Amino acid sequence: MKTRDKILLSSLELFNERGERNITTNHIAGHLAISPGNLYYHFRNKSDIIYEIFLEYEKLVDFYLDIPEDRAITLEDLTFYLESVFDGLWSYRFFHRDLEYLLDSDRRLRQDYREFTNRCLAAISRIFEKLAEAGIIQPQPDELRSAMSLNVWLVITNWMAFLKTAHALEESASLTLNELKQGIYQVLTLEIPYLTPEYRERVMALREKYRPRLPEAAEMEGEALRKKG
Amino acid sequence: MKTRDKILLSSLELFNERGERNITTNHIAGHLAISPGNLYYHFRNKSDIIYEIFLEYEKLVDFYLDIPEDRAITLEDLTFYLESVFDGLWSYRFFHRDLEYLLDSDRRLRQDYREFTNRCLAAISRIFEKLAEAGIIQPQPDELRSAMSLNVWLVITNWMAFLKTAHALEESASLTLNELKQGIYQVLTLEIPYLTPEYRERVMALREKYRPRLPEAAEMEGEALRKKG
DNA sequence: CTATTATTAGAGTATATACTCTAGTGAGTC
DNA sequence: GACTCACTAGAGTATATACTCTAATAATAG
Repeated sequence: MKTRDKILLSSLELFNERGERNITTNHIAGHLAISPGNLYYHFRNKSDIIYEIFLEYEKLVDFYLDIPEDRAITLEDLTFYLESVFDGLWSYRFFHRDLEYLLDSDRRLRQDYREFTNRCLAAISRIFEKLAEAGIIQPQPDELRSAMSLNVWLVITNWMAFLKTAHALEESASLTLNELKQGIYQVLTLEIPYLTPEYRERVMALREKYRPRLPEAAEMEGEALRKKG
Repeated sequence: MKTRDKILLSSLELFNERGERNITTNHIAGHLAISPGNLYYHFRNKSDIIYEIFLEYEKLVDFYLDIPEDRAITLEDLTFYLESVFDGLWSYRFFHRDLEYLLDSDRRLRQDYREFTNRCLAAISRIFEKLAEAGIIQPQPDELRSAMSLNVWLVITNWMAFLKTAHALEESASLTLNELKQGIYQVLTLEIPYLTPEYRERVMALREKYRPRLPEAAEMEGEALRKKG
């Protein structure tokens, strides 16, 4: 693998683990056992590394949020969108943590991120529209649909911060992808009142799959597993 | 005013304006025209300053989110809660910006913040309960009420970040309290499907008051004002 | 007035951070 | 074998940052 790509990969990994603020260019170089000079041969500065990582993130999400125009949407599609978005959020989880600072330090990033958000909001809104067309949710007036899409976005982008700051995460226990995906439960909560009777059961069952387990329950389950094994 | 209090006040002001990450203890001392030594006489370190500011924030929100047990809740109460929460968010707006880093750097703060969040969630849930008792919204099963309260919290705490990162804020234009309070529109959006017919109109009217204005519209209004003046 | 305590100034320090500069190396080309 | 050129090492630098230390001054108590 090329040094340039290794830098991007290591940076992402370190940023995700310890936060962009806590990782310096020297850390990255050290982690790869290359010299700072080498790193700066490939990237003008730290911002450039972050910007390229963002471009990957953007590409990923844009790819997954490509809503088909030619066919109706299914519940499986919805699951796929939700899973994909949270997967993306997970893979680039450092990004939202220091978002404001990052955007303040890089104008390109600010501009691109703004457009990215708008595309995401449009995609969410489009999904709502198609869910209504498919008879999964009731149709909504434009204004309500926009506001709801925005709420979905707010819940999605803030769910991880909530887990990391407010949840019963003890010192050692770090966040897992599974916990993150409990955000899907929260998102589906938003849609409950709009579900059509025909689909209500099925969506509620889907939601149930992402219900957060109480830490004690999870522990007991682990206990049971250990006893079994 | 005591030097100690001046330090807290200036820190809050500078943090809010430029972000905690961008403000050093030397900046704070410089801004007050006191020496770093003086600042460190009053506070052991930067974390301590932040912690004390958090305690103020906590006290403020706890005070406003004290839900009366002895009487029914009104729509005016709801408005008051929402306004107060966003006022608090505004006054201590630096806090949520760098939340994760701050909690990582200070165990006390992490612990206290966790409890704080839980109190807030409980208060929101309690408000929903009393809104149902008052016949403003339909009663909900416990599980749904919890999930909805959490969504309200996620929307509230992430609204500012959304405005700062994704909204059409141009370079110079900085966030205003009024824009922030458009978050109330988003929160009330969550409640729409649960409103009782008796209160529906009134809540929708309340919500309308916080509807975001398009930048052009706001500008035109400003234009009109300038022409008048 | 004296002794003590609270407060302050200001120079100073250890470390970190982002980044630069110079001197290469090694693989391929003519 | 000379040359190019992408790539790399590693020492070095300017600045920032959080924080310390000493000495001095104001405030207060006995």
